[in-house]
Order: sequence, then structure tokens, then C-alpha cells
Amino acid sequence: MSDRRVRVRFAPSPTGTLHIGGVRTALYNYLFAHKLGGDFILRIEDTDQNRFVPGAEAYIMEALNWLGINPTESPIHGGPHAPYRQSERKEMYRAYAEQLLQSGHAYYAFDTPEELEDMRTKLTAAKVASPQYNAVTRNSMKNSVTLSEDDVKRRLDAGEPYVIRMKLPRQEEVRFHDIIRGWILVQTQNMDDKVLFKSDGMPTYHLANVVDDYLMKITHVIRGEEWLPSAPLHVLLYRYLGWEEVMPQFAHLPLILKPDGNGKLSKRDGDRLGFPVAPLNWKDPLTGDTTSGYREKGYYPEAVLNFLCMLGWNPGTTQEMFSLEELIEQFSLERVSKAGAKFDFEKAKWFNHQYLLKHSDSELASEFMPLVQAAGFDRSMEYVTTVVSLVKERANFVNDFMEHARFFFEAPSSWDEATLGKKWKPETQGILEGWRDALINTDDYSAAALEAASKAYLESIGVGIGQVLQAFRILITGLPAGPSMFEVCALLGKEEVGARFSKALEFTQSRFA
RNA sequence: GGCCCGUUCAUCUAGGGGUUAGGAUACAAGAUUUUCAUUCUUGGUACAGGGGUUCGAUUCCCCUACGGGCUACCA
Repeated sequence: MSDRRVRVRFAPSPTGTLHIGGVRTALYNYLFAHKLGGDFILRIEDTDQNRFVPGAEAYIMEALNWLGINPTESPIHGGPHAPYRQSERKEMYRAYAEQLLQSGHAYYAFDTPEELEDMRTKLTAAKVASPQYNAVTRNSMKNSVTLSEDDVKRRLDAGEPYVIRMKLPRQEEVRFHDIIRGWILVQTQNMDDKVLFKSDGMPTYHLANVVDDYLMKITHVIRGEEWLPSAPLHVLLYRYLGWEEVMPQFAHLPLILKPDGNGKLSKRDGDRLGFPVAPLNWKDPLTGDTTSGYREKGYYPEAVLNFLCMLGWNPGTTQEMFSLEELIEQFSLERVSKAGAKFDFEKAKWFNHQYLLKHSDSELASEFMPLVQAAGFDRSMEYVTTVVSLVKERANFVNDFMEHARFFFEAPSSWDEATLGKKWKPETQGILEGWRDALINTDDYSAAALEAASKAYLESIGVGIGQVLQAFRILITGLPAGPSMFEVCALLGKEEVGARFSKALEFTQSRFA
């Protein structure tokens, strides 16, 4: 067992978007596999035909690809254990259910949904602590434990719908080791005879999962904590199938919780709180519901990975910024924390800002250029590069650039009157008109020269720059804050500065005179 | 309700029998930028509660509280 090649799998159901918690599970699997030189497998768990959503599988593939954590084996990459969709493996599960039937660890059950409902309501009414289909109650239900062999055969031959249930011992302790949580003990009296094989001929998660992990030679099962309660069942399945020797090791990850209130993070929280909980935009083809994604919001995949990884894991040092390569090198399941983590959207933005700042101005300009063009502006790459260098500090996303930089592309159509009014004094109009003239008469349009010319002018009339700088800014950009005004004017050029000045001064004249 | 898992600053977390309980984000103050942002400095707030064990518990054990997950012919 210990010398087996490490093989892990990410096994989502194609029921909609990939939730951000699922992305983290995929990431941890990926990191673990690469750290140990093993294989990372994507298996699509689509045994529930009712929940199948077209496009969901492609979405998962695209998301993993965007993040750069591609599997080595998958439905589209193929691999030695294909197929990797459970619906296409349907025929394989039957034999294992039969094996369990043979060895007495499973039985046929013919109960209708109404009968099951009945059983549960009766037990609840009788104040039974946990109503379940188990070693006690199965004796009063319609199954191959209570029915005669002939009766069972007759029903099967007649094509009566049935399921195959696991036959759990009445009282037995199941213990297994979880890499993150240590030893877990559960009594079979608290578990029930789970359905392994559904009446539609499909296995349930439990059977399919164990069979596939065995067949695909999975060595470590790294999955969300929501699976912890059924892990003992899986352990028993390995035992009854005779595979205990090669049973994978388990690692149940803590959940990602809502930033406010209680409960695990859900798709709805994203819309409610205004941040994405999915990697990519998604529109449900059935309901038409849309979910926004990190990619479209403007996040870098590296930032998402970095942020997600730190939610529930840490390297034991103070390092926070990690490349994928560094994560692979440093990751270990032992350092995954046990408690659920509340999602911190502010920190996610901070991470993106850090990654944004790591890009060079020319890289950022290339990223920003399509948005510039989409807004209908035609500027050189050189111009855009300078713009980007002036606004990048105050943006978390390239998508935010335009909001800070619009005035570099077109003259303001309005001016921040509230702020202007506060700063405005009777003499302001004259001071600014003089400033305009000074700048119009300057030929050297470097930021340094403009600063020198401006200061010389203001000094000559005995005015401190602080008294009029903000008004100046608003006249040129429309906004009360932004990059250095001398840099702004240098980039805009004499003609544009003069034009903006004149137009704005007309406005202030009529507005404040 | 039952079963299982968990609980260190507002949030993510480090630490793990003897520490001024550390870092990051957020927040606040100051410096720089005569703007904003960046950057720098500083600041405040945390071991859920109660019992043990121990010379000594945030750290180990038990109980309680709280939080979370599961409790389907869903995964």
C-alpha cells in the first residue's frame, strides 16, 4: 500500500457551477498529487440522472483549465481507467452489488416510497431517536431478509422495482483514520442500511464511489467534510468487498462558510453579498439563473488559487503569496485546519491587487487595451501604458481601471460641484485662469516642467498650491482625487489641457460668479 | 431530535504545559504624497464557559454552551 503510486481524484457532480469550495477541493487534490509525483484524476459522478445539467461538465473542465489545475486523467483527457463518467461505467457496478448479495452483506428491498415514508413517520411518532432502515427495522419491511426466497424470486422475475441495500451489522464499531482529523469512531447502530443500487439500475454515490476508487487505484480520498458521516459506510464497503488492504486514506476538508451569519457558503450568498462564489460565469440552461464568476469579475487565476489555498491551510510560516509551484512544494494535508473557514472577500480582493501589481505596466496595458477599445477610444499602446502606470495603485482589477482613468480618454462632461463649491472663493476663478495661461505658455510638457511652471506662477501671485490644487484637478478631470496632476497634464498635452481648462472655467464662471 | 466533526483578535490563522499569545486582512491614528491610492510607523480587540490533571494550563481530560455537517432510490 505504501509503495503504491499516489493517485487522487476530484469527483464532482455535473449539476451546475463548480462551487468555490469544490474548487478548493480540486486544488488540494492537485497540489497533493503533484507534490508526491502522483496522478490527479477528474471523475464525473453523474449517477443521478434527475440532477444532470447539460454543460456543467464542460464548465468544470473549463474552470480547472482556467485555474491551471488540469487533471492528468479525465473524460476528455482519457486515461488507463476510462471511462471517467460514472454513467458510462454503469454496467460495471452491478457485479459488485451481486457480490455483496452473495456474501450476505446486501439484500433486495421492495419497499415503495410510500412504505418508507410510513415507516419513518411511525418511528418518529413512537419517539425513536433516529428513524432509519437498519438491523432492527429491516425485519418489518419488504425485503429479501423477511420475504421467502420464492417470493423474492417471483418479484424479481415479475420485474417489480427494487433496490439493493447494504446489510449492516447490528452493533459493531467502525474506526478509521482521517489524515486531518485523526481517528474517527462510529457505531453501526447509528448508521443505516444505505441503498447501494437504485431501482433505475444506477448505483448510488456510495457504491459507485468505492468501486471506482478501487478500480482506479485511488490512494487518497480528499473531499469535503460533508462526506465524513458516510465514510464509515465506505470503510465497511471496502471490507465486505475484500479490498481493505488497498483502501485509500481519507482526508476530510473543513467547509467554507458564509462570511456573515451561519452555514456553508452557497451560490445564493454570492449574489446577496456581491461577490462571486463560482470560478466562471454560469447560466443554468434549465432555470435561466445566472451565477457570476471570478474570471469575468477580473480576478487572476493565480490570485484565486492563492487565496483559496490559504482558506483552511497554511505553510507554518508567515509567507502568504505563493505561486502554484511553491504551493506544490509546500503543501501538506497535515497542515490543513479542522474548523470551517468564513469566506473573507476583502482578503480576496487584496490578493488580486497584489498580483495586479506584480504585472509590468506593458502587461497591464495589453490587458487594459481591449477595454479601452470597447469603450470607443483609440489610443496608442504607449499612451495606455502610461495611463496604467498612473492608476494601477488604486485599482484591484484591470476591470476597475477605466473607472479611475476615463478622464485620460475624454474630457469630463461634469465637474464635482460639491467639492468645488467647498473650495471655491471669489478669487479662485482669477487664479485658475492665470494658471491656465501659465500652462498654455509652457512648451516643455514634461511633468517636472509643468510642476515648475505651476509653482512659479502660484508663487508669483502669493498663493499656496494646496489652496487651489483640488479645484484645478476637478476642472481637468472632473474628479476630486487621482494621480499627480502634473503627470496627468503631461500625458494630456498642451492642447487638451488648454481646451479643458477653458471649458471648465466657463462653467465655474457661470456657476460660482 | 439523533449521530459525527469543530471552537485563538471583526476575518483568515501561528503557537501548543511556563510566550509581552505572533503574522496577514479589515479598522483607527500618524508620517509621506499639499488630493486619493500606494508606502512606512503606531494602535486596539482573541485562547467560549465550568470542572479536573499539574508546581503551572490557551495548550491534556471531562462536562456544558455555541457553530457546522449528515440524517434521500442527491451527490
